[in-house]
Amino acid sequence: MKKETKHVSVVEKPLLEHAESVIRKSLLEHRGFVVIGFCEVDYRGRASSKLEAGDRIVIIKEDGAVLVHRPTEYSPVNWQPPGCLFETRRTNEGLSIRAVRRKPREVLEVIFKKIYVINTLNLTDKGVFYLFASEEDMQKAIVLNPSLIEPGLRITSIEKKVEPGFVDLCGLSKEGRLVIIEIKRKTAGKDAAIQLAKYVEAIKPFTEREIRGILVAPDIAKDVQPLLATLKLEFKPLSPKKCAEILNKRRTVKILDYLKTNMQNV
Amino acid sequence: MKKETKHVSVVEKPLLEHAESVIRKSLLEHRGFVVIGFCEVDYRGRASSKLEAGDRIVIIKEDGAVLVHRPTEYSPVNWQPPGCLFETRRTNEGLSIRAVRRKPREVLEVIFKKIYVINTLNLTDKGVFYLFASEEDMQKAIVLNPSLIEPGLRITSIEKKVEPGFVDLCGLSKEGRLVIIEIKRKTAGKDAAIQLAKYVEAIKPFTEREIRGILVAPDIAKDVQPLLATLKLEFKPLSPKKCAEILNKRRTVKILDYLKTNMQNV
DNA sequence: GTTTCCATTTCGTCA
DNA sequence: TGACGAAGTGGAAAC
Repeated sequence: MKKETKHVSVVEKPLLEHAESVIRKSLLEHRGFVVIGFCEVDYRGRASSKLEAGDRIVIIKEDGAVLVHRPTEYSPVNWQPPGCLFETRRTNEGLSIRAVRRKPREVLEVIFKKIYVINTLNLTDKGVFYLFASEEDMQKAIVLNPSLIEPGLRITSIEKKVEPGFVDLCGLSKEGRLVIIEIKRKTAGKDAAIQLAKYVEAIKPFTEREIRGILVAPDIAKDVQPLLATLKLEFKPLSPKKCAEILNKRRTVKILDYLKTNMQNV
Repeated sequence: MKKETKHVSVVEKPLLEHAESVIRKSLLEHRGFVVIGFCEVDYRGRASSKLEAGDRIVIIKEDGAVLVHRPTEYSPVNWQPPGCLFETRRTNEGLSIRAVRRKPREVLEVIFKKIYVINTLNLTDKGVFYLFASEEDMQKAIVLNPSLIEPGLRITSIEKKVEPGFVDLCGLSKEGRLVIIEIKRKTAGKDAAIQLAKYVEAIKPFTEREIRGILVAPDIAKDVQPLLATLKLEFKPLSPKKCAEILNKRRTVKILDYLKTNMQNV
């Protein structure tokens, strides 16, 4: 493997002068790199922040995104989204890397006092990412299999506009009652029940049929139960996991998109 | 510097067997590490996902957090929050690292086919992180300096409970009218105006005084202007940046916390 | 471009 | 521990 096609080049414990030239070269060639070192971080933009010196992992990606990670925690302590412009310079403080974003104007500055290692990257990632069982996927699973909600249910419209917003699903029960479905992919709170009730009220003037509001969610918060009774709504438990399984069996997304487009005006 | 106190140990292009032992050791010693390599990723939990093979940066932190980053984009394509348990094993597929989270039960599996480099970490980060100009800072700035809103205004309560939720600030204007303040740190939309109107309505039954609702934000969305007129609300422009400047002058956070605690029941 | 809403949101606080 | 709201939220779709 030739040096130019190496996936990762490592420089350990470089002097800051050396580090500067390695980083400048990477930035110039639009290559990503990972720097692990002792640094301070300043941020000015929508808000302002100051991070005192410590050991961090700094990732600068080829698209101009920046992530500053502490040794613990999920989220970066500071960051910059893709599309940044960079400046590096030596100061008596150390080695500074500034990432500038326009619109909104935001500046992130990382000042390295010591660098333990630089990983220069030359990565290729063509892999497709598939995500299943978002709220939308739950909706699709119900359209594919309305009996998930109740036997004999027929879905008649998807994302129907009903002034306060959009009703997730509408349908007809086997007794011919209008069914309004609100989907939540996690434990439904009061807000979901209230929202559904508003939809039901908003639709009443437009139909002679009796209306049932059904809240579909894996669970409801315990204080929602009495509210459902008050508002005369029903609750049907349905987990995103079960929806994912159904979608895994029937990967007919194109048909679904067709339905979604054409059932709007039902 | 002794080997044991090295901040970062690098292993380049290890065989998967060697990589496995390095990673096992890191996990056992609760050390974080960064692996750059060619891998597939599977996730099962609140949702499900599959990521086809490609080059990625995988960070496993000492607190059991996992981040899988592609060569571009701000956010990790897959992740796991702190507190995971790990299993590693060799398969004919490659080297698998499973990160398991309980509650909710979620499993993230990274299967490496090739590893370009492993950075084993031994980092120390005691630096304090300061963030200015959050919404809470705006609130504090107004309490410290109510004339930011209008001369003669006196703040009487903070985060007062008012059934739909909590009113950011309440006060009395110099003409003796009750002032209800809703703060947004960015451009306020319809929702903010509606929320404020609800608070005003909710408070009316409890006072003889005339009530003014003031929306405080750097700006308002253009369709909110007529809504404000309809709802008889006022708008006072105020930027988080200006608030940050005021707080920088008066770093009396403790006094503020005291106020916040004791004005609840006004 | 702006607005709105979802997210494997995450992250805090508070009851 | 659950519930609720803010975030330098980010991101996508709709208008």
